[in-house]
Amino acid sequence: MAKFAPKRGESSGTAVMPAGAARFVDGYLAYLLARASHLVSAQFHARLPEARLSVAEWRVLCTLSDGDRLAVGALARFVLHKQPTLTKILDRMARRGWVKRAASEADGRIVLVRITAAGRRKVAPLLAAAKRHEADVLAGSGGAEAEALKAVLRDLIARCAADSMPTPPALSKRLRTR
Amino acid sequence: MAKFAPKRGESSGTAVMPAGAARFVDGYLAYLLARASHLVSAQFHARLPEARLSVAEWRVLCTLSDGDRLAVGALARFVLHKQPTLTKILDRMARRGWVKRAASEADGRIVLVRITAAGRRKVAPLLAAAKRHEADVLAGSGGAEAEALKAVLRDLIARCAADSMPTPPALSKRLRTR
DNA sequence: GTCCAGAATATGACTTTTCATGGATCGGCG
DNA sequence: CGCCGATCCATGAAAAGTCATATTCTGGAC
Repeated sequence: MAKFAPKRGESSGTAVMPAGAARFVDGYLAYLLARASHLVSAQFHARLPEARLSVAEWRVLCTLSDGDRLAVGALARFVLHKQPTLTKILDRMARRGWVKRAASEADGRIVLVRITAAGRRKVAPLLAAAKRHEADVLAGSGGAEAEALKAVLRDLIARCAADSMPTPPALSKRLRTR
Repeated sequence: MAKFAPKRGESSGTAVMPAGAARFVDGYLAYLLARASHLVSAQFHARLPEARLSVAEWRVLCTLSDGDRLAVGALARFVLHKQPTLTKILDRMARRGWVKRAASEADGRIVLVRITAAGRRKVAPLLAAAKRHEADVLAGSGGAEAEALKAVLRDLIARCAADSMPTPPALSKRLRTR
């Protein structure tokens, strides 16, 4: 079966695509990342509803599953949502007893979020399922190839995250002196 | 500057992360893809509001920019949205004159969508900007490395798309015979 | 000590997306 | 032909996300 065989109707109508000419999106990195991300996750996400979890809730739980506490804003960046969105997600999750909020002792503005024992029980089987699903997706590629892909992605992430960092303290100080 | 330096507050509180132990999410392919996709696109997406475009509208226009017509459902899969969502996006875009709907002559159920001249004018400068942005993101990696990454992503996409394909006609026929 | 700019989170109005469903059409089969 | 399951798109109610803003707190300047 051809790997790029169009889905039903995908090329219907009067599509005129010269053999050699790829679509814009097929060569555009941002789109390939978005589509790969979407498809790779889709199969796993399809199993979340039966666990009564939304995608965002799953991401919160597996991010917190390592045990440390995170500020709301920091957690929001991890789960790829805006802070007000996460606040509302945390409200639901706290009501259900999966996470707990506590004011930071060091800084009164910060609210630290941690996973509860119930949250851990909720997420444990899903973490295992996620690992199995990843293995399935990567089956056929060697382990080295998979690690190489992850390394490239981590590099991309680091590079873009650096760009989107808020102005560093040292510089903002200088800026304030106009 | 350390590439993985935590953002302000990212490690505040009582985080206890042994040096060697990576977070679950740092080793999880689906998360790395989601985060890379999110961050790579973020900088470009930040420039869409000034062009009065939403992310979804941008994706519709650049997908259609190659000139062929697509069915609503097929287009929805391209732009990574559900079909009802796309129908509403297309309503807005058609009102603004960027796309046009037309019934398929071959199949009365299908509505084919194509970009208009106005839509083309709208998206042209953005296509150029997108290419420049991609070049910026990939600056520092060789062209060969970038192509390799894209090839891996296309492979992932092809593999997952095959899995999520609706049951092939031949098989569904067999299934119907219970 | 007081002031003030800036940071972190919460809240409410608003917009966007999704789910469930309905109407229309197609294709195959008796 | 006429039926029947399946496919495709549109619609309306419900859910989720976002923007702008309010509130509380911090840390440094004066």
